[in-house]
Amino acid sequence: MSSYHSDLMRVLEGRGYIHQTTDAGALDALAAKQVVPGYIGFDATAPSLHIGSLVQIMMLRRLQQTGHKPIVVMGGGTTKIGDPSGKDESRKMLTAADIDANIAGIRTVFERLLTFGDGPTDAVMVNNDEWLSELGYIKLLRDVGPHFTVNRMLTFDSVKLRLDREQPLTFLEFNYMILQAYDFVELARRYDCRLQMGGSDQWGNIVNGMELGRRMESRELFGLTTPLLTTADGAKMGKTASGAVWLNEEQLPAYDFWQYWRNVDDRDAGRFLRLFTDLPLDEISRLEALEGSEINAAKELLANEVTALVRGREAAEAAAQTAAQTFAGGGMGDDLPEATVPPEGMPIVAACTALGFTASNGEAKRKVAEGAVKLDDEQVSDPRHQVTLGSGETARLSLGKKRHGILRGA
RNA sequence: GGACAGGUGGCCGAGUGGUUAAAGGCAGCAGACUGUAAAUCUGCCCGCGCAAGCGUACGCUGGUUCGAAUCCAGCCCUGUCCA
Repeated sequence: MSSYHSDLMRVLEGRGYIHQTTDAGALDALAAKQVVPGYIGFDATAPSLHIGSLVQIMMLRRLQQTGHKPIVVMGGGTTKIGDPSGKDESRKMLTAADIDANIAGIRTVFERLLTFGDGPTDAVMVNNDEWLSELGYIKLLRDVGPHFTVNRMLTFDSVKLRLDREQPLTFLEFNYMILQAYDFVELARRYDCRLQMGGSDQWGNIVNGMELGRRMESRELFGLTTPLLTTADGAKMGKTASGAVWLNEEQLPAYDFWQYWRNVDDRDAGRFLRLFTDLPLDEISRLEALEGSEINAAKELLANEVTALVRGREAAEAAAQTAAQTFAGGGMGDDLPEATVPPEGMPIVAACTALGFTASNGEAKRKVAEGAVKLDDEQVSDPRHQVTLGSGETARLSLGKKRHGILRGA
């Protein structure tokens, strides 16, 4: 297991990041003797990444922690064409301005987790639009085209899956792997980048990039993928009722972010601690060995540490404190969502909706009927109940056991 | 360009003139049990309304009909095969 010599490979292996590597031995040797620039590509379709990308981000962090150079590649070029992989909704085209704004939003997270600069192991962020939009079609065909056979392209899982299921696969999508492969070559030229990492679904693309690099540049490149992260009950990670678990504060308040980690399945605690926190491995082993309700201590630490990394220590502490007050004390923390009650009062159902607990008044009404709504810990049974608060007065509105918010009189 | 098969609620998938706001499953939410966990059982799951009810909804646009997701026409999109 620990046959690796480089810090990089030891850390990646020890913390559970490795699913497949192209030539682990050679990569290990390289990482032991020089700085290895490595990259991961990210989409620019939204103004924030969500925790589905967090493993990749953390992997770049590990790369830097072990003395190498992380390169964050934003898929501005590919996003420009519109990602066709979704069914129809994601087919909407983004304008260049949208994409730039998205990249700016996404960058804030990386700035927390990586150190950017001009030094040899400082992180850099590049946009593949820089080179992709310059490509001439004929030139690309001549330079890159001969190195791919359609026969082989058809054998890739991403393609095969679609064909087998008789689902559409556009020419555009079919070309994605070529553009992505080309990214790797371009990065090798520009930054002497030797390693591409990504989720296990990127394996085919990564291998393509490597091979293209060998053929066009005669360089040995490496690929490494992470396991597909699912929660213990098999679901893809990072989805909740209210949508994705976003990394940026604007998309998801720190309190909710913290809560996500606090509520992970017991069985996931150890794995997530290794992947998403900087805590030492022996401490993690101790934490994950906790049994029964004691494992909650591990999950609290997980929530604190991940929130601190992604949102800052202050935000993490505020969220933790709010949680402690709200759940243990029956009080209210500052970090809870808030809604304002006008002087004339407002119906309880509207208050639920205003706090974002329910999507509509009708849903709120049903929740009242189910006995799920509490005002200052008193169950509300009348859906027509009016909430009235004097100016500055507050009340605690709860839906179920987990969702709490503050109502404040105007 | 032609033939055939399709396009249904977040997803999958029934439904071929009224009893269909649309079976069933998944996902989700809530209640009970717990530890802010899992599993299990129960309820809910388009919007507005206290309610009767109203409004939207089955690719798009028209049409037939007292009445259409269901029939007709045109269009758009997808797949399979053919050219």
